This record gives sequence, C-alpha cells and structure tokens, in this order.
Amino acid sequence: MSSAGPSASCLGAAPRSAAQARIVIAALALFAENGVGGTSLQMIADAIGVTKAAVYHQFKTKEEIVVAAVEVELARLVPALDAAEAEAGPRALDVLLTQVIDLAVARRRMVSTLEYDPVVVRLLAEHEPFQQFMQRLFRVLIGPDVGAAARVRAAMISTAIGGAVTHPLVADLDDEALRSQLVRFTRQFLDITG
Amino acid sequence: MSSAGPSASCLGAAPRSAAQARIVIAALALFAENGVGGTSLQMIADAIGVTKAAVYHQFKTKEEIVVAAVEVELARLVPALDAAEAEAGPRALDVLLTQVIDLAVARRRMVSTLEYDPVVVRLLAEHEPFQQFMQRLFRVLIGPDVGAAARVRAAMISTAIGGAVTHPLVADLDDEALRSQLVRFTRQFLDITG
DNA sequence: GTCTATATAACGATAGAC
DNA sequence: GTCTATCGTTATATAGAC
Repeated sequence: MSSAGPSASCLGAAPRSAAQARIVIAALALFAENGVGGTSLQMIADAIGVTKAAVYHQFKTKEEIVVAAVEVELARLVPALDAAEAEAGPRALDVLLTQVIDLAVARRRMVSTLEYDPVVVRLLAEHEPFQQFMQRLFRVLIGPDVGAAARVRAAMISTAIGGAVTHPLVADLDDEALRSQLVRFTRQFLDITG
Repeated sequence: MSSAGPSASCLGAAPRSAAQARIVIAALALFAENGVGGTSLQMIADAIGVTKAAVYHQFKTKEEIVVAAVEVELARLVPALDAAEAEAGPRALDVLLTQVIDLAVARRRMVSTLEYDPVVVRLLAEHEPFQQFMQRLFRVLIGPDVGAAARVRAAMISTAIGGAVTHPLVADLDDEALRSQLVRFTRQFLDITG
C-alpha cells in the first residue's frame, strides 16, 4: 500500500540527528566555497566548533558526508517533481521549471557544487538512487523524445538555470529579480506560453 | 605603435618552454577529472613521468600552474573575440558565439574546470588580467545594456553553452552533432536569424 | 632539466577515555 | 556525543647533487 508514500522519491533523505544535520549544513557551505576536494574534515569540524573525531562519530568517511549533503539538497526537488508528474501534458514542464528556478535561486550558493563539482558529478553517476532520481527529472524535462535535439535542449536549459544563479554577472540581483528574469527567459527558450 | 599588436588581448599567454607546456597540458586534464582542489602536484608529476621536484623547478607554486592553465585555455578565445570586435553591429554576437561554441565543443572536458571550479572562479575574480578579459567578452555578449534582463540572459547563455558540452545527457554525441544543435538553440534563444 | 632526499604540515581515519 | 592522542599517508615546498 503506502510503503513508499505517494512520491516514490528514490531518495532516502531520512531525517537525521541534530549532530548530523549540523555537519551536513556546514559541509555544504564549505563545498560551495572550496569545492569538495578542497574541503577537509578539519575545516568542517572547525566550522561547527568540534573536533574531527566528533565528525567521524557521525559519518564513517568523508564520502558519506558528501552523499548525505547531496541527498539533502536533491530532496528539496522532490515536491516539485511530484507536482510536475501529477500534472500531465505540457503544463507539467512549466510546473517543474518554475519550482526548480525558485529553489535554484534560493539555494544559489549550493547549486554549482551539486551540478558541476567533479566529485559530486562522479557520485551522481555511480550512486544508483541518484541516477534514478535524475532520470525521473529528465523524463519530465525531455518527455518521450530521446533525440539529439531534445537532449541538447534539456542539457542547455538545466545548466543555464544552474549556472545563471551562480554567475558573477547577476550576483548583485536580489532573489525576486533574478527569479522573474529566469522564468521569463526559460519560458521563451522552451516556447512555453505560460 | 604596435607594442600590443592588433588584439590587445589582456592575456599574457606567453609561449612557454616545452617542459612548462607539458605540465600545463597534464594539469588541465587532471583538473577536469578531479577538480583543482583534488589534484596534487604528485599526480601531475606522475602523469608526465617526472618527480615533483622537476615540476617545482618550472612553477614555484601550485597556484602558478593553475594560472598558467587558465591563461592557456582562455587565450584560445582571443581570436574569436578579436573577430567579433572587428565586426560591429548585430553580426558581432553571432561571430563570437559560433566560434565560442566551436571551442567549447572541441575542449569540452576542460570547460567545466574553467567555468565552475571554485578555485578557478576565485582566480578569475581576483586576477586583474582575467577580469579585463572577461569584461571584454561580456561587452560583446551583452552590448551597451547593463540592465538586469541583459545580464541574466548573458549569464544563461554563457553557462548553457559551457554546461551543455559537459552534460552526461549529451556525452554520446559527436562534436559535429553537438555543435550544430548548440548553434541552433543559441541563435533561437538570442533571436539571431543567422 | 631532472633527480634523491628531506622538512614541515595537513590529510583521512581510528582507539580509547569521559 | 565529544574529547585527546595518535597512526599511516599524503600534501606543498625546498636543498643540493648530477
């Protein structure tokens, strides 16, 4: 029956202990600034005011922290994806994109880590649950079409959103200004009349 | 008179010794795979079959290698930028974009390092010559407009190109297929009739 | 231009006390 | 859940011979 709930989100995103949550939050901020490879466990421990050993008590390895951090951020997309899949037809894409843009703008500093960091990219490609989640995402984005044009278009729009929110050119824009422009240009690019 | 030549490229891009060139080439490939923070001098030395000390003889610090690598890759854009600046009016943008796309496709594995690696991003923001070069680039891309819309659009199109060429969705496409789709969607997005 | 050898520091990770 | 202390490894960087 409701063993997986209505979303079947593919992501664990289990509610974690307070200590684990603090580590993940601190790690994400440091990953965004220094990259995953440039962030040490010492830096994470210092950021939350504990020792390395305390961090290792919560996560056995550094990779586990990276996985947890990516899970937490990707889980934010689950409601948007659920809503889009509930909405069949051309409206589904518009529902997904406006919510994805909202999230990307609100979390702009974390986006580049999730989308472009080589360590995370490798993780997304190797970790089964992440793969399935990304497939769900791109199925809504591309639709049934699997041609070169549809895939290039999907790659462009997903990286355009992710890249634009972190771009120095728009660093001074407030969230609402950035959001409205992104929605407008994204709809134009995808020929969505709204 | 011609002290800077016709391009005034802002970039040194000085022809380097063969030993330095080999280091930079190996470093770029490793940066693309592991990120700058995840690449050690030992890895670079191993890749070209010498010891760390030999690498340090060519570059005093790791940062110097990163600067040289970024310089070499950005210098590839100089001819395209020169050509675009020579071509006034709306044709300038089309000239720049088609050449930038050619380069991005040909160098796809290096693009994410240059555009998204946090170490490189910081370098681009702090290093004066890089700043000036990027300003030149975005002047052609944006034009005289400095409004929010123009800047969001420029950020989207530059990251859409850079992100699309490295995206897993299009990893199986050959250079020519990827190139032609990118040119088509980019023109459509920018309302260039060609 | 490359090597061996080394200094010094930081890395990921673990053991055991509290 | 956090600590001190430590292991083994790797990091950046240097000195000096060839």
